[in-house]
Amino acid sequence: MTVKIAEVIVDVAAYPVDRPFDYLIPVEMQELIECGSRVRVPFGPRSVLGFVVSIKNETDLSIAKLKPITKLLDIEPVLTSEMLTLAKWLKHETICYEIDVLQAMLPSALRAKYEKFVSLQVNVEQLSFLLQPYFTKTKKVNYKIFEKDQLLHELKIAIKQNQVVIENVVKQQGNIKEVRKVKINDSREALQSIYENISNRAKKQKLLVEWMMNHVDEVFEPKEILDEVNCSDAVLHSVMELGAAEFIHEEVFRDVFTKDVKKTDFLDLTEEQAGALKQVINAMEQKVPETFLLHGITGSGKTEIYLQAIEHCLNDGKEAIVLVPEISLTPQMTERFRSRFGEQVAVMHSGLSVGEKYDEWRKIHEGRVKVVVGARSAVFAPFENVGILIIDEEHESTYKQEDTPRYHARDVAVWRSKYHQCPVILGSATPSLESFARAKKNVYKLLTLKNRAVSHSLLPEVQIVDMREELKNGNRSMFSEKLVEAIRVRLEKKEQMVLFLNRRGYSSFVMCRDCGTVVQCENCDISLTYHRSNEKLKCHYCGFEQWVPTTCPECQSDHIRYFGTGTQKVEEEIAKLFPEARVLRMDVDTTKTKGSHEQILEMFGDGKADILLGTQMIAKGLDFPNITLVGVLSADTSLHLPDFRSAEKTFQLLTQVSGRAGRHSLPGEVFIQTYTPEHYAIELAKVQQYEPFYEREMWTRHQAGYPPYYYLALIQISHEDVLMASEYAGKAADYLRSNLSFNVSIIGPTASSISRLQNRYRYQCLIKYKVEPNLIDTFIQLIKIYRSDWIKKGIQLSVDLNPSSI
DNA sequence: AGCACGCCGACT
DNA sequence: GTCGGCGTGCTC
Repeated sequence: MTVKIAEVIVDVAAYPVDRPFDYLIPVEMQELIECGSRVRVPFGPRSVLGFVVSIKNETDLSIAKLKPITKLLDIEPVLTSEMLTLAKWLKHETICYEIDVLQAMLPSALRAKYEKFVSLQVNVEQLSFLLQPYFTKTKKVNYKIFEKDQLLHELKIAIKQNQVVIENVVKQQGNIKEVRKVKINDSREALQSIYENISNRAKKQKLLVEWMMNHVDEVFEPKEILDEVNCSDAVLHSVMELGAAEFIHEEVFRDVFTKDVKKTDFLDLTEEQAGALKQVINAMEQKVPETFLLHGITGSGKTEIYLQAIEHCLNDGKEAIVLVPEISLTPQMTERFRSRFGEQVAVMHSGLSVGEKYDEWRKIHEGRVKVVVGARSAVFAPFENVGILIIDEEHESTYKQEDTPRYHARDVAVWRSKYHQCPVILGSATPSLESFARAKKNVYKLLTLKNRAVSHSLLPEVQIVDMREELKNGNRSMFSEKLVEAIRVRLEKKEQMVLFLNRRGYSSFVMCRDCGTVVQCENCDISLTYHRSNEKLKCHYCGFEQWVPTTCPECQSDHIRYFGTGTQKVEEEIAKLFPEARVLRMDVDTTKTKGSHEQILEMFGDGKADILLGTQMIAKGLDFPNITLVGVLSADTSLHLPDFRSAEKTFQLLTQVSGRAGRHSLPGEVFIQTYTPEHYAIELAKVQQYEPFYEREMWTRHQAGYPPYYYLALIQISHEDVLMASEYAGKAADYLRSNLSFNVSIIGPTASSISRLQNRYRYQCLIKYKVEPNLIDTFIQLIKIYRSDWIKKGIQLSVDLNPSSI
């Protein structure tokens, strides 16, 4: 018999081991192990988790050198061969370790958890008396305890004397939720004989077994039986002791859907919608991996097109993947999918617990569902027969992962569409410039929806309010007179409104009124944010917290107070202006707990509040018929960020929020307050015209040499010491300058916009290029230098290809 | 990445 | 003489 050898990628993220290692497959596993299986293997002196990426009969090494696989972790492989191929591509595309990609494809529950245990080898009395108390009850104690109690030295001596050994245990994090059920004996005769042996005095027991005889081999929940037979659990237990039934453990799927939804039917499509849908269906039928850019104004019914395309896909026996930006923010969206496709839908988003995510993943893996609606990582849904991939709000930056593997879900979707020969739909009211430019060049196929789907619903009227004028007239509040008046009218008419405060960075900080000192984070060069709920100052970047100081840390003055306008402050101001208004606030503070999004939105939907006040998170997907006013308190904040996409982001945001108003029969009105009303992003958001904005912004990008005209790569270098950071950032820039061609421009190094983060000084280099075939290879060379030399000096280097922001 | 191995200086 | 510091190199 030939030997079977598995190539395994081990769970160690390091450059020298970022390649497959050969292992012998033990005979008993030969029928079970497949490509994509998770295994445990010995690796050097330890035991680690790994993924089988191929199986072969020979090896370049001597067979004697190979170690056998210790354990097969799953009967069914967790990764499809598609995922293994995709991982190799993504690894190269994003310059990261293969193991990073493989991990990103799976729910975190399937990742390994390594735990060290100290195992006692002798009698407790033989141990040093310091260690004895730990081993009185058990022979295995978690290593961490000794670390915490600072007994490592004692432990070391005990190890030397062979009193204890260290055991490394690879654990699986995923805990499958189980319920205990009662399974009734599968033989009627056995039950009969049990029945006859029960004493006549035990009436309840007799009754119970009698009942069981009518339910041979069936499974019940204990409570069901007790209710049915009307007996106590003591009776059930004694009958089970006699062997009439046994407890079994059954896996359950945690139900992530909070409430039942009514089944809904298709909506009639407008001519525009039908035309767009037809093209998508054509591509599905012809099996063309075409990417469609569905550009439709807010309220034009993009979702209905998705739903009907999916319906077609399911009828064809295929599966569908739908990506939405951070889905927990849009419960209304998931509800629409669930109400149309019911139990065939799995939902994946960051609001779920590790266990819940794992359950949803298993539904996909086991083929129990046909549709997945999820955030970025759902693009890796392990379907094997994908018929369509849909990315809603295609322009959202959340589709790009910020840390390794720095993949873009759009790229992965397009890759998978080629693999499955199926179409992709990118949907947006305000497509990213990259995508729209590709559509113009016919790389993507453009589908346009110009009209709102619900007849009579018109685009809201948008008014720009120049806040400089307000200031001149002595109004120093957050609310312009026009907006105050509009709110008053709505309150009288009992209509609802949404007030939008641009981004959370615009929150309160604490400043000394005497010397102007703003309290900063100890670890980062960033102002601390004031959180009223617990009277603390918090760093949004590293999580650092401190009490609000009573005196200025610089000049000891006690004229120190908080400034700025977080949502909390706006809420107070509303309360002053309109004491009768019922306000719901939605921001990071009020949505910390699970399900609070849904709760707030439900309350608002039920008309329990007049005003919904919030940050980014309310911009998307809200669809309430009674909203007739949208107020943007300050449109400028995102405009002046040091990022080439700031105008694009502002335009997108304003268009999004404006779209919340007047979606149904009532007409909507939008007020945008700004200090720069003449900026094109704001002017064009007012008229809600995407194409003129696109043309104008493309011109700016062309002038400045930014995407889509150029590609970008961002190199970040950090070190605890400023000089080291800047020195090595310079070395990196020099290396790139001498190894890349002349038409690549390398900007920097410059200090990053947050120049110190978690006590590390940060420098960055921006690379702009059009075509540079050896770009990735040059980066890989640079990373090699970094890994072999710089890393020892404490330098950290990262490369982000096509960064979402700079 | 982790971990063992090994070579050198400071101690019971 | 031995303990323990960290530089070096390997992991099928």
